[in-house]
Amino acid sequence: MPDPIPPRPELDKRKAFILATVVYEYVATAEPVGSNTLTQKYNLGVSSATIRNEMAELEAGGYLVQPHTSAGRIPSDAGYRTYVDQLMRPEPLQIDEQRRIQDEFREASRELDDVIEHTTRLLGQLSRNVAFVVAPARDSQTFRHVQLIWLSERTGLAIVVTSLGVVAQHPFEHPGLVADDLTRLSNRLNMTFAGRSLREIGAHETAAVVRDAGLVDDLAHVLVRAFADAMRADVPPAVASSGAQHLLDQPEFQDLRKLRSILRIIEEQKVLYDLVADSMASEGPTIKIGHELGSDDITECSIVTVPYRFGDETVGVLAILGPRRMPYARLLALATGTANSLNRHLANTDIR
Amino acid sequence: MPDPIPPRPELDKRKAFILATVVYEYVATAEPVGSNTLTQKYNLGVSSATIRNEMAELEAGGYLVQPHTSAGRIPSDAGYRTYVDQLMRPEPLQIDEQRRIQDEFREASRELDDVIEHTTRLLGQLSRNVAFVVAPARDSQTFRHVQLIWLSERTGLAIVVTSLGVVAQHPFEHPGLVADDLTRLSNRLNMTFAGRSLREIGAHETAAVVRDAGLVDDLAHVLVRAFADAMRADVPPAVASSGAQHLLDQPEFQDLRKLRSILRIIEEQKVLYDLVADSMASEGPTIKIGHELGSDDITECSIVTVPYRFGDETVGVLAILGPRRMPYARLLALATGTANSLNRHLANTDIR
DNA sequence: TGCTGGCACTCCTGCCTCGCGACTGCTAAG
DNA sequence: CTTAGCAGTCGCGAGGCAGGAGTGCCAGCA
Repeated sequence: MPDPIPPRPELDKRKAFILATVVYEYVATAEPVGSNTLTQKYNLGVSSATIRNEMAELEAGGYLVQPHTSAGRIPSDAGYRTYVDQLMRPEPLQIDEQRRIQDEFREASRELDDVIEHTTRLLGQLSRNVAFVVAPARDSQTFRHVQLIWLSERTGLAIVVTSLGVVAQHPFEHPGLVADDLTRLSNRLNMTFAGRSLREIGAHETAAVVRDAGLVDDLAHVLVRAFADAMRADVPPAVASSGAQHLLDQPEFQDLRKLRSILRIIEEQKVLYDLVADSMASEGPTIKIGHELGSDDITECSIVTVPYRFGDETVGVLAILGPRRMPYARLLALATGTANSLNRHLANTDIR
Repeated sequence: MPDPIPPRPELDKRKAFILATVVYEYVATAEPVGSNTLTQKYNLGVSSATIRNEMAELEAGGYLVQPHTSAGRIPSDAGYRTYVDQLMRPEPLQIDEQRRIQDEFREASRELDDVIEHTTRLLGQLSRNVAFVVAPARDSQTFRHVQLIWLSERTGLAIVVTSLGVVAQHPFEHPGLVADDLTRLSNRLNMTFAGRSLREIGAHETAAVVRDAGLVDDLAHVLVRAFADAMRADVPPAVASSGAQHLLDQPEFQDLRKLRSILRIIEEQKVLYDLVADSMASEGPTIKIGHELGSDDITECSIVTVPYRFGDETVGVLAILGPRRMPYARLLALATGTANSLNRHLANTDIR
């Protein structure tokens, strides 16, 4: 079922091969690719003049661009896009990378923060690019347990445990706290909310439970707040990142201005999150190339994202950020492999 | 009481002034300072030839160095050291910086991680350098509360609350967990250990308490472990950092190799920690200059550290890392001011 | 019609040279 | 002890030049 108005004409086989080869060669060398390089390094069966004609047409079609007249050509965003969508062949993970990932998760901690942190480092090291991981949003987790802890007559601590074993805490103050009251209320809250999604537990219902426990009004109020605050679902998920130093190895970032704007982005969790927030919705991997990222500051970059799951739900994403000239197939395999291991690990961690 | 063998002769007044001025000028301009610049910009009352003679002597004394014959002079490590120890005059915090710090802490969260994170960002922004903060080590905190939480018949969670309101957690598994047992044991542990330093609570004593609670042996074993693991004091403290992008503004880091080695260091919490670990022992601020940092990779840098306190004890440090050519007095004021606010904030957070 | 060799043309790149400017150290005189 | 003057050193940037890579076009050939 062909598109009624295909935005770009289908590439014939030779053009496709040339485009793929240009991408491959440019990714490897970071140098614009000329017709001679192609004929010499790859067996194309035709002369460089023919390649020149083909490349001129690919340029006219918007797949390639020329940095300047007397240089070879490099892929455009559209060129990379076509490569990624149609030409790229999946690349299996290296054995040693595979092993490295398995080892990492075998000895991984059971604390979510640690796991996220380690996963990020792992991905940064293996990809030799900037890796970042969006931690599970609160609201994708389910309620497991709450404990209102009596610390002193004046102070207490609300602790909420979620399905991912995450602990959220919130201190509260009220004169004349009684340990038994807190225990009793904890039990009631647990019975009512066990297994429910944090998202759907509202202050309203909480208030009802607390009221039923027969506490004095202002204490009830304090406790409802503490519980609600500990469970706040609207905090933006944390984003861990690693491997910024790899950017320096890339020739495209020798220019310090570009480097700076990217470093700034990497230090802002919010911005990183926005870059990949929409890929949480998708089932599988997403690749965004250059301008597709929607930010003028990183048109030189691409991002590979792979969502990871807990239970039946996507809870976060792994992402690799690098120059557009990145080995897409390899990084995709890497991110996917890591996501799979992470999925398994999280499933095993589940506290039931 | 003069040193019997002074390592360097005391500087006379004029030399001291010249050295201080060279540091000042070089910090401001990043250009080697020549005798003409000094006579023109600063009122020295003598000619440039005299300054030349003085500068030659300062160079012979090891305070100044010349990048190359036909250039001006820049301070050596020893020159900066003398400046910092003897010549620098304290610089008060700018009003707006002061206000900025106060605002930041006024609306700061009560969760320690958040506070550390925000403090780091604040310091990075205000200093326009790399800031990092060593979070309180576990073993500098005191035990406040433990709660062994029953999650299911097979799984539980040990949660330890410390004086800083920090929560450490450790999951455990054992068939046939009974909620009452856990509660009872929690109470015993709390009574025994309340207010004691984490450092001094050993597995031995814990085992005794657990045994007294009359639990079956292997369950007791599991619980002792969970408790001990949640309290492990030997985990290295976390280090948060911020502001790496400011390095790019410094002319000394236009060289990508230098930049890379520093970025690598910044990404390694362990290395950052080692750089400032010894300044935790000192009461006041510490300044380390160039080679004094003890690492070949960052001889171009200096670090200003200021410890912060909780109760009577130093628990961590704030640090600013930048080029040796940094405005020491300003950064010192900044770090000290921030540390003071942090101290106050932590004291207020104390859960009693 | 499609492919190819040849050729003129463009433009980047690295290299070299050279002159300018900044700064020093020295010397001799005040 | 200070200073003016001066010769000497060296880095740095501008300018020019040669080399090389790559292109587009054209004419001839299968």
